[in-house]
Amino acid sequence: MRRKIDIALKKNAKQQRAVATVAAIVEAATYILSHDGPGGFTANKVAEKAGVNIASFYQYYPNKEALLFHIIRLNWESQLAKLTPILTRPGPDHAAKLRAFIQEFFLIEAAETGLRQALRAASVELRDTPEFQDLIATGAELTRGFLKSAILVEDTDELDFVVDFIVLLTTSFAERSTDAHTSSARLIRQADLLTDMLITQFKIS
Amino acid sequence: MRRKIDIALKKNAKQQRAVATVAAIVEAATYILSHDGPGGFTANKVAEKAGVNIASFYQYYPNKEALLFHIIRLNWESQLAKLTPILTRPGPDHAAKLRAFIQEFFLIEAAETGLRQALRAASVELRDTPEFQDLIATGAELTRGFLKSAILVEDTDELDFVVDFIVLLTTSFAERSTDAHTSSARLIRQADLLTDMLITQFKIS
Amino acid sequence: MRRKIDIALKKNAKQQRAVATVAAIVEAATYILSHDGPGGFTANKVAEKAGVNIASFYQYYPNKEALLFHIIRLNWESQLAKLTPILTRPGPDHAAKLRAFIQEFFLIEAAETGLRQALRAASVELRDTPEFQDLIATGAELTRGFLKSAILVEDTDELDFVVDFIVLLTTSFAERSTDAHTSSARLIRQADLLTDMLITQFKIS
Amino acid sequence: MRRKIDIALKKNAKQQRAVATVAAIVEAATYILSHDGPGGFTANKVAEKAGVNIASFYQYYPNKEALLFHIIRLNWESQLAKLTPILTRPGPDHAAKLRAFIQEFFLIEAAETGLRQALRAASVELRDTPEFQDLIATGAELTRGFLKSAILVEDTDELDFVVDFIVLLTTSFAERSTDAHTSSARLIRQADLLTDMLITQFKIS
DNA sequence: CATGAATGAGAATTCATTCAT
DNA sequence: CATGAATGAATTCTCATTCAT
Repeated sequence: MRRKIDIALKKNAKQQRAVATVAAIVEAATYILSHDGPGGFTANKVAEKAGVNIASFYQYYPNKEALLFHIIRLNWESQLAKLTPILTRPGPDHAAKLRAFIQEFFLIEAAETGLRQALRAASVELRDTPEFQDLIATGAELTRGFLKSAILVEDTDELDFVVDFIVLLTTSFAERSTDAHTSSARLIRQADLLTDMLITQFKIS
Repeated sequence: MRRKIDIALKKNAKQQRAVATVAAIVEAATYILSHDGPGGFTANKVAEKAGVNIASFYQYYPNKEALLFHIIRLNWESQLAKLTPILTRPGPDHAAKLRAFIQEFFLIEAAETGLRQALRAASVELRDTPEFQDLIATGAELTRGFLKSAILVEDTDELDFVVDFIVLLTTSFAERSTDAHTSSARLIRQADLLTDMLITQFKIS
Repeated sequence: MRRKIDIALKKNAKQQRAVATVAAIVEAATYILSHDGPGGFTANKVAEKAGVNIASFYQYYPNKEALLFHIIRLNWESQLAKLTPILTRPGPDHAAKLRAFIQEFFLIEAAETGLRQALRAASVELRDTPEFQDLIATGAELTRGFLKSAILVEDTDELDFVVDFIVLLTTSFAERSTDAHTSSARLIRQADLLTDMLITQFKIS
Repeated sequence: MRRKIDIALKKNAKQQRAVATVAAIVEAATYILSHDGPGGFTANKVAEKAGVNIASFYQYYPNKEALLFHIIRLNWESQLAKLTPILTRPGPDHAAKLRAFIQEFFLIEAAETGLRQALRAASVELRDTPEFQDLIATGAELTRGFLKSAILVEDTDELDFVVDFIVLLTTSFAERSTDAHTSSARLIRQADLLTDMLITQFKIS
């Protein structure tokens, strides 16, 4: 039985020193996840690498899952910050936006391969927490909204299905980029091909 | 630094008793992976659940990663056994084969969600071993071969790229099915839509 | 080896703010002892529950044992405040006084079961400190004095022994009330029976 | 909130070596409880003193409470083994049996003061477990049975009350002997006095 | 003085793995 | 070869206490 995990942060650093401590922890954790994989991600190692006492670690995070989630959220937010402008910029050219979006998405995912791979593997245990679900939902909403306005399908159910399908297809493929060691050029080529298919199939213009 | 892991089986369990022991271990491990996730997958627990002494465990597997890999291989092989006939059956209708293939693939992946999810998470650390790479390559070859004959593209490079693209797209989407709790009907609908897109785009017939 | 503990208070909290702080600490500690038992009694938890900074805690108490002892003393004093009037009220009816005393004693001990139980368990480590011994001695003196005047025994040694015996018997039984969940009615009945026995045996009138 | 504790033993040693290990653990724990009090009773210290690896400790006890309970049970049983013969020996002289019983009881409790004191304090957290309740009930039954046959009271309720009263009085007083450092002679004198009171009050003969 | 921050030391528990019989 | 037993090394997390501002 997988136990329930309390993922929320304990207290948020107010003083300078504390902010630095938390930053060091996050950085160390990121490094470890990237280089040693999920197996190396232990509270002690993180604290040691961060140069902070393990007890300090637990002043800010109730458990290591909370740190993991923190990092996931930071990544997610940074990703969103890069992708949002693309879809929300004014103008009617849906196809162009979609193309830019998918390209950027692929490139982002392909960067920091190790980290992302580790994050995904490590987050298996978090998948079921409401916090995690919320996070993902928030992000996905952006894309769904865009797609809904870009695709011409009368039937609501059909529209939902198609939007869902595209989101799944795009994100799953993007995630895959993390695994394979693909060159940027090839990534862009893949992105373009996928875009072409979507544009054709769903008559996006 | 991720350490090198010796993944190979120790001996091939020829005597009856031994075969039974290994079977029990595999079954127990499968159960634990499905129900407790990668976190619960420990050598001792597996041995206990299997009703096998932990020392016996190490008679057959040099370490727990070897067991993990064993299970992954068994799964892979069983999957291949189901998919191969579809692609290799005689007849010229590539489109129909592809459709059947993708459908079956999606359904297979969607079954035993827990196990597959756990396997994927747990296998992150194995990704880099040659054995693992070999395993995947072997399986992928089947699909690649089929696709190469089904797609009409003159340029060899282009063909390779397209085949690779389709394999990635299909497998990554299929993997995703494992996470979402999607109904069979919806899965089939998704599979069909994907097939349609591929057929159109790559003029498969 | 049990280490020596410095149990004395640090300063006497004269300023208003300080008094309030100490009061908050005591209240929080009492609550925690009652509800979480000795295991939950930690300096940090007490400070947090009291809404006091942990560093402030250590401004008033040199260590958590000092707080524990403080609470024990407060309890002891409150108990004494209730019992003293009974034994010291004017009048010759020793038997009646003893009866009232034992009853009240039983009832007091039976109240706040959780707290008293926790205090007793937690105080094991303090038992040997002179401060603790003093505290108990002071309290016991009252009862001893009363009993000495109530019992008619010529021999001094014999008298001492008997007085000691009665004190032990009464207090140990009273302490026991804390553990068992006994109704008030039953408690009074027990107190009366014990009183009867003592009156008979030692010809108290 | 006090958590539920699993108190049951994990596996009972079969081979010689294992028996020795468990014995060493029990002995070490007893020693530590006696000398360092409940505060010093930690799994690690016990294991170290016993000269066994901490992991071995956890092969036999699921947690340190289980060890504590084990020791409590052993003590209880040894105590019972000494007291049972006294009450169950043939013959009609209830008074004599009671006298011998109380004396022996006092002396037993007075021996190994430190251990008993520590056990009592440490067992606060176990009080509520069914295993603990059972243990105590079993032991108490012996005394209750004897008393019921020794006391002449018509009314059943009254009899129950009186028996309960005597058990409480005797055991609480005996427990107290653990705290005070009383000489054997004095202990016996106290036991005799208590016996006298009971015999008189309840017309035991 | 009060507060935010920090920490050395240790406690409970687990795990992968080996060894002797 | 199987089994009971053992263990070094981690891992998670807590606690009492101190320090700098």
